[in-house]
Amino acid sequence: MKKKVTLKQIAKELDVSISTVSKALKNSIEISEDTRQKVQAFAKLYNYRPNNIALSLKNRKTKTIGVIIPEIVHHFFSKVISGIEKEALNRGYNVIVGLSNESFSNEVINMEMLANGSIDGFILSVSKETMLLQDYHHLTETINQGMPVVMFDRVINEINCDKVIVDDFEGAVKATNKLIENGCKKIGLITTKDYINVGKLRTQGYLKALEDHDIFPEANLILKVDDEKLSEENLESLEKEIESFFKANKSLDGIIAVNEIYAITAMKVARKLKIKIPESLQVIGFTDGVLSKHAVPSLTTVSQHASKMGEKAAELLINNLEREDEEDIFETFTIQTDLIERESTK
Amino acid sequence: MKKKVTLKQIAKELDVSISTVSKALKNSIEISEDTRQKVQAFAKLYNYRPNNIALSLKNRKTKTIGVIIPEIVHHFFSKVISGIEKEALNRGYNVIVGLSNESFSNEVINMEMLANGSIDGFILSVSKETMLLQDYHHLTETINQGMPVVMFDRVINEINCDKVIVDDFEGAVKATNKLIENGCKKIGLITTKDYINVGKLRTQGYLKALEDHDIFPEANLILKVDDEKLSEENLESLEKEIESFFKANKSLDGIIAVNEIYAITAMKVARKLKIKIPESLQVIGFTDGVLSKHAVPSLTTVSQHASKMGEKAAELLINNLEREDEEDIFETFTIQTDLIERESTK
DNA sequence: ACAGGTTACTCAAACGTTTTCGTGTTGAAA
DNA sequence: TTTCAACACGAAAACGTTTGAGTAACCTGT
Repeated sequence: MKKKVTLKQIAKELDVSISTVSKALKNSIEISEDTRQKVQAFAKLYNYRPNNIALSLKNRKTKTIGVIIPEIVHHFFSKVISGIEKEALNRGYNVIVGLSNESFSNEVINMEMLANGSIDGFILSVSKETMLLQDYHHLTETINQGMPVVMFDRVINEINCDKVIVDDFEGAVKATNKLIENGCKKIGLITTKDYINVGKLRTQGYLKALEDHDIFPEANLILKVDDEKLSEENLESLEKEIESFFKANKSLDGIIAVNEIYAITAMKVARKLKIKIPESLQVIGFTDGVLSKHAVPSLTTVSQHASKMGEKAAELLINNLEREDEEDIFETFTIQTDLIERESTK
Repeated sequence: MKKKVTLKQIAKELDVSISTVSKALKNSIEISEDTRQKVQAFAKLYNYRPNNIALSLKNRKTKTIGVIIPEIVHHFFSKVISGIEKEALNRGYNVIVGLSNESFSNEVINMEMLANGSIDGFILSVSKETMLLQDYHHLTETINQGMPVVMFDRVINEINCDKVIVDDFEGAVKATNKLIENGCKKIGLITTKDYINVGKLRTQGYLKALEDHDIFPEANLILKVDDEKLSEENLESLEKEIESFFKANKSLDGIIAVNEIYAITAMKVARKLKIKIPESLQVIGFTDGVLSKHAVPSLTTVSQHASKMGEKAAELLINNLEREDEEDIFETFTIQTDLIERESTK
């Protein structure tokens, strides 16, 4: 077992100073051809690699970015991470991941663990609990300490930083328009409670599209599901809720669901109630994940280009980190959505 | 914007030495009550936190573990990561993630980026390309340098390190037994090409179960699909392949599929061919992901407890890191599978 | 009054780098 | 022979922390 070799060891071995070794390895002209070759040969032989930690300490930068997300077992977030990773790798950065599990305190702990030198900047999407509590001290403090932060998807307007968001509003407009064009008269919306702003935006988009087509929105066509129903355990109660929603609104001929699970579940309930998709009910979901692709019928969905979001977020962060001038001009980048048409619409 | 404060700054401000500040903060008895309070108050006021990088350099440990996986947009792997994260957080470690995207060179690059001091140890699942090339120099070198490595799922027997594997063989046996018990006479297997050892093991388990029940295995009941067919683009050709497989074997009444996608696709094809599930065809998949849960009918599946795998891998690694004696006694931990029965079997 | 013991500090080294500044040795020009 | 640049290298500081060793100042007992 040969341990990592350091400059000091090389220096000792070759009977020169540490500085000479360092310079020789960097091909400095200060060092004679002879010595340079000797050092480089030795370094190669012993597979010398500079110690990242020492470099980080010296340069006061770690070339590492911290990513805090609510959950990783989730198509959208894992896709975002893969986008971040891609851009990071390209630009020589590492990615360190923290999971909040939708918990405020976990988010704070994770940020504190990383904020003390381990990383150069954050990319994050806040937890639901944070949005509920509206306690953003960990964010403002981090930013105040001069650490760049990029928020994505679940962003907080009051916080002054770069942001990457999905055009949820426009996505919902597109989806709703599509259903209207396809002849739907009674379009239902299955959404979450209002405190999640993506849900809110999608609801607004839905309403806007209806309005544009002079369709009067009906409150009972909007089903607001507690988003705990997203979890696996509550699948049945979600089904029940959607089932009674369908039964209460027999004339429904279109459904916009703000996420994949709601959409898939709606289709499942429809099948149970012998409602034909897309003939008598057309369904559009959000988040183009595996479920949408493999469902039967496959689900028409609003794609959020999660990977691109990640790339963009990383790009913004790294640009910020490598910018010479310290001007803080924050940018909010909006990722456009695409409607991916599949079998659940005509 | 108040920058991070250091010991040096506190020392200067309070006109004491750096060591005094350091000791005062650690409640050393060497420091008088007075000074201690003064320092602690000041530190609290300025929200002093020791710099992790400096600590890492000093202690020669980073309290960070590196995880290299082939892909993150994948239920199994993201679940493993969440398990790793959980255990890591518990024990005060951070997790840094590298993606190989199934590419050998990416795997090597990622490992080299991290192996130079950034992390204390690796948890990894090798890429398909690495398995094909059988080039493990990056692994042996890392291990030889004294960096602990834990492999999971896609492990390499020749490499001497801790391992966490799924009992794929037994899982396949269980699944096949289940189908046999349920009355299936002609059980087909949809698997990958042999070089992926998990696929191989599952195939062996399938064969073993048949043998145990004196059922003669038929080569034409085993469909070996190129695993490129797993990707989204090749979904159609996967469907075609399975369709002709079904047509060629009309008497099939049970299917074991080595992953979710194959299983779901098989069900889709069956539906198309008007084969009733589970009445005339029973299907069991592997990997208990979202698709299995939300499919219609929902899929009976062999759960691999990915999260537990991650936890165990992290546990092994951290135990190894924190072990005093340097004895290398490597352990291979096998995670038992569970058959989760849903609607696709009787 | 003084050795010996506390007490409350400070110093300095160490972790592994990079980089600025200094310096001794050449060789050549004056 | 003196002077001075060019060359090749070394010393030291710095990044932020911890910690063992060193040291003043004071106190206590005889």
